[in-house]
Amino acid sequence: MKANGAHSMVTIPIAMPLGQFTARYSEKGLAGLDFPNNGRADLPVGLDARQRVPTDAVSTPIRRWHRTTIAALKSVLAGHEPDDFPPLDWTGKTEFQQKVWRAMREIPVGKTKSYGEIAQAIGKPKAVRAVGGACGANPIPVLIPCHRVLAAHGKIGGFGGGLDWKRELLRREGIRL
DNA sequence: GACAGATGAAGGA
DNA sequence: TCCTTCATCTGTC
Repeated sequence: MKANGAHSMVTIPIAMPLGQFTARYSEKGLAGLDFPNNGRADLPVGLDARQRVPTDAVSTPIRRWHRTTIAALKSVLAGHEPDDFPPLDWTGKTEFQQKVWRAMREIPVGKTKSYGEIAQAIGKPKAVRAVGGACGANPIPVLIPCHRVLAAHGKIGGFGGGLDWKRELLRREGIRL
């Protein structure tokens, strides 16, 4: 029953102690993850223990992926490696970006790499700035650990979701700058 | 085609 | 140590 359009996207909130994340799913898998916008206090933070998943409106695989996503998110925020990942939908992304993101996913919890090291890992040691661009285009922060990518010499670099998030995520993984 | 960018290295103050 | 300049590559307009 794909009532609406060819690529209907399902958006489901995830209530965490840090705030409400938002997951987006396509028919192929997890397509996006948003940080809580804690700049605005008008959004009620869902601190109910239960996650509100509209089970009647979401297909079975998406419900399963969502469970996996929540578990993975909790793991990373607790500072350890997730047991499992949902399938990720990178439709519409370039080959280069997917290479960069795959390389980032191989950084273990608690370790960091520099933009230059990612560039080397994908065989393009000089494409360091392009790697930065791909990081910024990362639709699934936290699960694709762009926060573990620092500039050279341990400098913090940048972060799309705000540098505070980057520092917080690194702190939770036991990384000190 | 031109330009900007979540870089990196080098050189000068 | 900090700032500026420059090399280099990809994405976007």
